[in-house]
Amino acid sequence: MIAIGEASRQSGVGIETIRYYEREGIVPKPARASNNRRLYSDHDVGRLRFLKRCRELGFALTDAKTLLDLSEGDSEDCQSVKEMAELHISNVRDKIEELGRLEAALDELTANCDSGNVSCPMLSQLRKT
Amino acid sequence: MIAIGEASRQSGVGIETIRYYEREGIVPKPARASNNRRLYSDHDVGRLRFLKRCRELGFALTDAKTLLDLSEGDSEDCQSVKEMAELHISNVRDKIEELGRLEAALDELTANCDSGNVSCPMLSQLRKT
DNA sequence: TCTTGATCCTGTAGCGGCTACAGGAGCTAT
DNA sequence: ATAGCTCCTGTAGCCGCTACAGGATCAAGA
Repeated sequence: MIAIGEASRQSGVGIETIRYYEREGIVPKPARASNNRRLYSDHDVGRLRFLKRCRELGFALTDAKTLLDLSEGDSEDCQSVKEMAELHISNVRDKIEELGRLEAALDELTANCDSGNVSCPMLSQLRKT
Repeated sequence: MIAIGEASRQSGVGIETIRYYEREGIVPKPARASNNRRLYSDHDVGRLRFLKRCRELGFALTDAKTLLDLSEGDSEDCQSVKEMAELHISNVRDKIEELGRLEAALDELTANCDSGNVSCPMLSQLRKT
């Protein structure tokens, strides 16, 4: 059993974030030493690492929690996991498209920025009625 | 001079958001009618529309405010505008790349989800030490 | 004139997911 | 004993809104 700082180091999840996850009920309350300090097992650290990976994959914290619960349940509901993942993938794709459009719009807006115009072409575009 | 609801309709910026912009000093305080209701001019509406476009282009609100100030100043500092825009574009590109990597990772994780495995391959990947 | 319903006002709280304190207690090494 | 590290709780801030509550005022119809 290790202290929170070591759990943070081993999992890559920040100390404050670990406590936040506990407050929010994302992870169960850990054991406590006689001096009231939190004690984490390898299993606890595994949970934190799992959450970290989910977050890095862009899952919302609640979804990460759901995945964690699925992972710890007796029957791994692979169908549910797949559905969540695919919904998420499609959200990611949407975001990519959206950003692509945004990039194109910005490129167009700044395209004439060098041409020595007196008034800024981007600003005048943005002002257009 | 029009009321806030009409200004919202004409600019596409929500009523609560307009008041929020005012509180935050993004737009100047509008005139008031004798009954204390806000009154907006065409110029005010133009400002709101300008901000809306900046936001749609993904600029942070503070940057949108800076662009608005540049747009209203005597000398349009096209160089500053260009720098802000290009920094923003590069941030957008970074985000696109990041999301692309994320999409690939998710695709890989879910690739084996159909193969009739007993335990979910995605979950076991996420659990890996 | 009365009533209804739309619009407006101020002020406050909530969202997500942390992050950063303040102010204190306890542990470890010198 | 002292210094410096880690830990504790509790609270507030970040961004950009959004959604109330609880009230005032207005315009239009019966």
